[in-house]
Amino acid sequence: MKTSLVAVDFHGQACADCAVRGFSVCASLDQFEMREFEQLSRRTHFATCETVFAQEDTSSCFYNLLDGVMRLYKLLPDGRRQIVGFALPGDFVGMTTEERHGFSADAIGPVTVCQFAKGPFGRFAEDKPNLLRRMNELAVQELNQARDHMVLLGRRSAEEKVATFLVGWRDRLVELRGPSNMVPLPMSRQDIADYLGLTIETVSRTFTKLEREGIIAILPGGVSLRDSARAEAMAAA
Amino acid sequence: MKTSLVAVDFHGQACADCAVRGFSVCASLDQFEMREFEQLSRRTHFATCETVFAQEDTSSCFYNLLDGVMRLYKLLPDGRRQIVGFALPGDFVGMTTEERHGFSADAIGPVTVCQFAKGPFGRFAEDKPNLLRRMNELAVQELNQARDHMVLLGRRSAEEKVATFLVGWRDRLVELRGPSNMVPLPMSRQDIADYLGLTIETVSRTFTKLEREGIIAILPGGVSLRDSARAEAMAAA
DNA sequence: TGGTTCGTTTGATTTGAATCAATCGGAACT
DNA sequence: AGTTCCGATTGATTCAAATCAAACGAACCA
Repeated sequence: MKTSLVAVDFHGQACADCAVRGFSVCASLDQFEMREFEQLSRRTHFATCETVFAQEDTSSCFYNLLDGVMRLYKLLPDGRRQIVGFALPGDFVGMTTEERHGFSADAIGPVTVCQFAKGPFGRFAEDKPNLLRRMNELAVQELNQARDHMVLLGRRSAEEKVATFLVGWRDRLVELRGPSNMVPLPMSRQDIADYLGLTIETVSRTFTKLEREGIIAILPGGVSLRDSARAEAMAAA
Repeated sequence: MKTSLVAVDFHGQACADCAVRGFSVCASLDQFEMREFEQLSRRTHFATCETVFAQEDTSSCFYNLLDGVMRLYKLLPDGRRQIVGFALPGDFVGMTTEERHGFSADAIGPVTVCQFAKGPFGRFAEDKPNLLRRMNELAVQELNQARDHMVLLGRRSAEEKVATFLVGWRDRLVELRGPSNMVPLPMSRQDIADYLGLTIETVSRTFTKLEREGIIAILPGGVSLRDSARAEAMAAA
């Protein structure tokens, strides 16, 4: 195991058989550009709960998530936390023109990222319309998600929030791993609460309520969507 | 007045002396590109409360706001509304790769926009790294604002929400029109409520409370920030 | 001048979620 | 097996904001 990690950490070994090659930013690159791009990238691993970057860090790198799950969050000075998103493999995280990252990112469980120094990445992307358009597409997608999340935070009840989260999370996993109503939840209840603008107690109560109503079954490490039609109705309504 | 409006509506008349030329998307274009770009644009006016585009409309155009204020919002099927942002002159609205706009936009007061058909705009932008980079920059900026707004919606009290809104709105106006503690509020209390995830009554009460505390003065058509330090402290905390 | 309208403010009451406070239960130690 | 730990659940109570309900006041019009 150790030796294989060392191997993939070496520049220029990774892209050809990268799990994320087909649908991440790099999908927009042809094989020659890819070759050059490889030289800029560096695979890195993070352990459970390790911080990849923090809110006030100088934004020196961008990250392409290859494996694992990350939580992205903002903190208020008094410690209140809002999770602005969970990142899954293929997500391009930390893109900004600002001097500092505006949010923190840390690993939920072990994480592998493909890391790019901001400067070289910028110079590489500068005159590559394909890549720039792809980055635009990703930014706009994220913006749409962000707006959906605003509706959720501002206008939905606790029950709707939880149902929407479960359905949305399942859909993302389905896209990544194929259909299943088993919904693994690697994040803690506190994470879910901070994502939904609720407290941990309310999240827990709402899970229990949804289970009593036969909509989900609570399992170790996740839930199973028993009545996904009803969950989807709650998420839509 | 009528005649001058007709004049600026004509293709190719507008860009050179456009109020927004210096800081909008088009700031990234050189004078030759500008010439071509002009041909794609069309100035349009919207009356108070007119809808520029709606959530489920096919997204056939992008809009560069030249004058006036727009509210951008999403509706839930049952009519609950979340305003995801207010657009001011210079804002580039409706950019998406999706088939449909994910939100609605309408005019708060009379509005002038510079409109681009999606197809021609896309073809024009396709191979213009300068423009693509500028669009990226704007998208990332919006994304940062969106994330800030998530924190506000998910984790802040009514009082903090209102203070944050007033300070943020003032800052945007200052950038546009120069320093002043007079904060015109062209949007209704209902709009503010739907922006902050509150009810109209709570917004009204909170305004009154801030006035009692000497932080603002409520004036017809807006407020005056009497103690902007205190307001800023509430917004930051 | 008086009436209507509509957005806003103010007051009384309710309620959904937060807070405070145990308790539970599995994992990791002795 | 017993102990500690820590995240999750459950219960009791509080509270901030929503809801329900008037009243206000400026603009418009008859």
